[in-house]
Formats: sequence, structure tokens, C-alpha cells
Amino acid sequence: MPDIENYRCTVAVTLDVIGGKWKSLILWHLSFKTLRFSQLQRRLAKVTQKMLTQQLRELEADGLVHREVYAEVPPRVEYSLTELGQSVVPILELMCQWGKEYLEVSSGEEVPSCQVG
Amino acid sequence: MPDIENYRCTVAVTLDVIGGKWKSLILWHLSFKTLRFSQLQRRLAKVTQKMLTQQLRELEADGLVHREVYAEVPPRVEYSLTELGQSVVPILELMCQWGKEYLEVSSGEEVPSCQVG
DNA sequence: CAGTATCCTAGCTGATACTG
DNA sequence: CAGTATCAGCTAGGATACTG
Repeated sequence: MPDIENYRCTVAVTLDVIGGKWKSLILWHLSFKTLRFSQLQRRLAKVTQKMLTQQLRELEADGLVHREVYAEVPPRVEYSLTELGQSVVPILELMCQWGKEYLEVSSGEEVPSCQVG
Repeated sequence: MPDIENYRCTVAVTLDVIGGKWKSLILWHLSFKTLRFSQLQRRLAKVTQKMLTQQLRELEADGLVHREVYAEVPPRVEYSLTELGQSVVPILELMCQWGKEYLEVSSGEEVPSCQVG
């Protein structure tokens, strides 16, 4: 759907898709395993229910995340990465590595790998 | 300065540093050449003077951008990437490539490389 | 559990004016 | 030129309450 004419460079395209406040983090956590809404919320810790819902809907509309609803009581909804969603993981891996090194030079101490999954 | 305890994963660290609304784009444009304030503003097109100033100050404080002031009339201020700033460029290159491919699959046509520099 | 709905505030934009 | 300052207006985001 994006209009090419609107973009001076394709970095801006990527930012429109994964640059939302919580999107990268959501994708990162989903890259390890399929998660339910409440599991995602716990992992993000500071996100509000409203924002998590909103960002997930946008990721779904952009084709990065798949939403699977199970007709159960209590209801269960699982989120996973689509193939397109998987394709952004290399970007996130670089971000993870860069953040680790940034912390290490600014703190002077060894920093553990990301605590996720 | 970031407090390790605040982060569950280092992707969040990176997002704190380059996740600002205009920061990735600023770094991307500076990765090609040193730019003056007005040049940056033209390349970003939609950024307000206030936000550009603010984001540049934060990037400077985080050590990614160097600000060189020349004592001339009219004044000239040039922004460039520090070594730390250079180290985020691989992330931006991946973003550029991903955005290009995303546009191509969603539009069905060939998309030019980023128009920058 | 996985969301809506509502209200309210913080942050961004746009326009304009001013300064070293 | 490269900012700073101010103010109106909008929208992103937060807090809280409620629901299938």
C-alpha cells in the first residue's frame, strides 16, 4: 500500500512498518516463540493494553504478524511471525548486538545476552 | 549511563538510542556525508526546526553525532557521525534494503535504491 | 483472557517572531 | 545561518473502567 512517491529513501519505509513505539520489541519476542496476548504484555512490562492491541493490529495489517483465535473459554489468542515478519529478524539481531556492545563500552562491564524467549 | 537493570533485552537499549522519531533518518543521511543544519532539514523535509534541533542534541549527548561550529558570519554548523555513530550504519543499511524489498513485493514493481546523499 | 470504551495528558507540528 | 521562544491545535499515548 505505501506510495513510493512519499519516500525519499526506503529507510523511511521500514521505519513506517517497524518504527512504532513497541513494534520492534514485539517482533523480537515473537521471533523466539509464538506468544499469547498476556505473555507479550508481561515481556514488554511497560506497554499498556491499549497500545499493545493497537500495535499488534497494525503489524497484522502490514502482514508481519499472524493472529490466531481459538474458540475456547476462556479465550486464547496466539500471535506469531509470518514469513514477512521473519524477514525483519536480522535487523533486530543487529540491534540486539549493538545494544549489548553499547552497554558494555558505557558501563565497562560484560553484559549478558538478551533475556528473552 | 543506561542502567542495565532497566532493560530486559538489549534491543530496547538500541531503541532508546536510535529509536527517536527522526534519529535513524538523521544518522542515515549523515552516513553519506557531513551536513549542515539546513541541509539536513531539506533532506528530512517534514521535520520541524525544533524537533531537528532536539533530536540532534540527543544524538550528540549519546555520542553518535559530532557537532562542529565554525566561527564565521553567517555561522556554519556541521554535523557528522562519530565512530560510535558509524557503528549503527549496518543496521540502517539492512533497513534500507528491507524497505526496498517490502515496496517491491507490495507494489509489484522495481524500486530505486535510496535517494540520498 | 483478551480485549473495548472513555477520558485525559504529553508530545509533536505549524506558524510566527526574534537573536548572535 | 542556525538556532531559541511562544502559542494554538492535533494526535499519540496513558489510566482507568467495563465486557464477551
